[in-house]
Amino acid sequence: MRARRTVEAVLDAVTRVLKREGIAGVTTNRIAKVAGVSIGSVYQYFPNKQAIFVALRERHVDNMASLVETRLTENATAPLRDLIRRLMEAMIEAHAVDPALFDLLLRQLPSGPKEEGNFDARLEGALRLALSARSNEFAQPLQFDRILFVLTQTMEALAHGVVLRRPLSLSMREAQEEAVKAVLAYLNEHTRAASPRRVRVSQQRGRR
Amino acid sequence: MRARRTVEAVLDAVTRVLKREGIAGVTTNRIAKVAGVSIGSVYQYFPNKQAIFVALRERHVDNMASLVETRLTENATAPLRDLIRRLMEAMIEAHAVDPALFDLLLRQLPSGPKEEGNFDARLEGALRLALSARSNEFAQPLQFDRILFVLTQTMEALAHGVVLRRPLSLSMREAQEEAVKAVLAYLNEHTRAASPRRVRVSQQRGRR
Amino acid sequence: MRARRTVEAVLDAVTRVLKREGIAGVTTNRIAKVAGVSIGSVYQYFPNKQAIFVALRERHVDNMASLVETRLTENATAPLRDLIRRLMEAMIEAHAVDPALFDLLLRQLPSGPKEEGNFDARLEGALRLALSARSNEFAQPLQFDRILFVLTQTMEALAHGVVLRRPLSLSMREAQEEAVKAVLAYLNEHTRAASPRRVRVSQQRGRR
Amino acid sequence: MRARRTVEAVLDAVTRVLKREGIAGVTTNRIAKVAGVSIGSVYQYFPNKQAIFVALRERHVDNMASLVETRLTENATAPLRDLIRRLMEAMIEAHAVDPALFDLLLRQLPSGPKEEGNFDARLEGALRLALSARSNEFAQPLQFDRILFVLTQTMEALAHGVVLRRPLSLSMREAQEEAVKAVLAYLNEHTRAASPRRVRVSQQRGRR
DNA sequence: CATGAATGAGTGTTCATTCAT
DNA sequence: AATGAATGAACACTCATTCAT
Repeated sequence: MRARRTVEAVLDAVTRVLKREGIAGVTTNRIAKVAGVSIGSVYQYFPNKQAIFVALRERHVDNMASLVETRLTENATAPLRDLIRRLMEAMIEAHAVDPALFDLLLRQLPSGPKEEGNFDARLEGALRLALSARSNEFAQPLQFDRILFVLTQTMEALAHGVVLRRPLSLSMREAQEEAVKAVLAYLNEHTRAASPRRVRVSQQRGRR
Repeated sequence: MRARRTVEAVLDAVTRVLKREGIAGVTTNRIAKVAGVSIGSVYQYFPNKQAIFVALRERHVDNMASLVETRLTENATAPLRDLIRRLMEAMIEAHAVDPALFDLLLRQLPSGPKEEGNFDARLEGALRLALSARSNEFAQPLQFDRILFVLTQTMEALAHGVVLRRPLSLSMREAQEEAVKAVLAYLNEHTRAASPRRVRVSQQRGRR
Repeated sequence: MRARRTVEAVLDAVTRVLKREGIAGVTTNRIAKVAGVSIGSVYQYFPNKQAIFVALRERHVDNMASLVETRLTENATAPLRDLIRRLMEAMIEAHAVDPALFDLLLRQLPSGPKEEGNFDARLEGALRLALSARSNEFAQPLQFDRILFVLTQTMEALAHGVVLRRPLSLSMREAQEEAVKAVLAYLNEHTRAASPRRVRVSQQRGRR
Repeated sequence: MRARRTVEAVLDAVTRVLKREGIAGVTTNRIAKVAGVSIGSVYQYFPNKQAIFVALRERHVDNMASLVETRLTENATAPLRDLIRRLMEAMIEAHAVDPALFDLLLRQLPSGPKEEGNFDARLEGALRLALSARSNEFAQPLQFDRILFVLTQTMEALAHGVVLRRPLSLSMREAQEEAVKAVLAYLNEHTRAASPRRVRVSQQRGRR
């Protein structure tokens, strides 16, 4: 199918231009030229420029989310902590594929807040699945909304941070290790045995 | 001083337009009109459009950072955990002042990565101060870079998340409470007594 | 013959689009889609877009002219005044078939001045025939050119006016009646007995 | 005032391009170039291309209507028939100023039917005035709507025809003379003395 | 013959920036 | 200093037309 090839060529071209010249350099005519198609063909498949960005983000988010979801499946029977560690690693991997592009895509592209290409939503879905299957490990009552909210925000931010914002003094390995530690520490707060103690501790620091 | 007044008028105008019509509605001529000055005057004080955005972000980041730094000073002698809780609350407050604007400013405005208006840097500085003064509470050797890195990313993401991304089912109060819990849980990992145990736990899940 | 059918389909499609969306909505691709043929097929039968319009006008003018000419034949032996009245009525009918389309076609379509689809010419031909056969009723010398010129312009304008421009206060019936009266009044100027008197009157307006 | 000069330059430029290359040659950039201003200045005074056309038509119609209205005033006390003759002449003059432009403007420019630049309306207004002041010359009851309708359509069409559509065999002088004759003949139908007779005649052709 | 994807010159319009007043 | 009319490069997008299949 010729159509599919053109669409891919366009999205690849945008990616290329985006990375080479930043968002300001992305013009529809430039996209067409870099994609090796005519501007008319671009508009055969995308109603307007914005749609190209949306499609690109969708593709990218999908790729990344797939990576995370695959890892989830692969660790379906793994213990909770191992799974979370693997997911965290997967997210860092996903971000590392093309960190600059990712940043551009998620932060700079004009978009509505709850729009399509929503990586947060996909991640939350994956985590929901993971936690549901292990609800017996959690302290009751299970505060799903709170956990998912914090987990999503934190994992997302840390993955991004590890790849793009860690200080020079930290290797990726080290940064990742620390990120995992943070996530597990939080998770521990809601885990059966740990929860009661943790809460108290965090409330009045230094028991005994 | 007329100069200062014009600059402020321009920055206020950008803010207003930004919130009313989104970034696409922000044109230099529009800014001038809303600010009640001529376009020529705008260019008297700013070399180009980008500079206006930079100044606006600088102002906003400064306002927010000041809020956090003030809170830090106010709690100079408070115990670590209390201080962190207060800082987290301050950050949420700071974000809540004008969440949409903040989002626009930090995410949508064209900018270089390590550019000026860097809230992360200010926050990291504040945290560095806070932790330094309490280094005796931490396990040795004190891994400053790791802690600051994770703390900055996490607090920043959670503050933003609490205000702008929490699920409908969570009140701001609840979301904030949960965010604090997460940060303290992580902090505990590096605290004198807790550290050894915690690390082991997160390494091999469920001891005994 | 497939060819003929395609041509008709295309012309019908243009008509439809023209009426539905105005001349701005008429694009060759749209025509093809509405006609249910491929754009390639359209260009099989028309060398370019302009040719489609020309053909459409030709068809429409032909339809209308036929109507008038038929009426002429039917009244071959009728007295001059009756014939003219019938022709006037026929023209109004012709315009009433699809007044908006007619307007679009004759006024808005890009065209050269003396181009093909010339309704005026057909009408003039018909009138020439009608008057020739009754030359004995006219005052001598018979000023054919003048009469035909005025008759054509007037009848055409009045037919159009009756259908498309009459005031709301006038029924079609009344407007038509008045149009006929005007044409007959003019004709009377050139008719044997009437002419001398009329001319004088209109020349120096009621003396004494 | 610089503004007024630019607006005029633009309208003149459109006229020039329109006459030189037809409506298809009129592009906004071309207008700007011919007008000797930048495209930006064009858009300072006209919100879009259509508005330029509307303004041009308005100006032209206004010029022409003024001519007619002036003539009306000049002949305020003239007898009806003389006045009508003068108006007819004025209209022909008006059309003769720039017949091709007039045709382009009134027929080819995209427009709504009852839109602004409506010459018909202005003409009808003038005629209404003229007839009102002489209502005593008309047969009772005075059928204003009918008379104005036919007069407007006929005079307009004949003026246009005399200038742009008369056969080669007719001089402008002759064509004009004939047009006046037609209008006066119609008018006579509604004039006090003439009316009864005329109507009968046109109803049953050939008395005696 | 028919198809419809592809073409690309050309269009209307915007907006950051300049500079004469 | 302040003004705001003027500038014009640049952009998103359209659509008549071609031609490989």
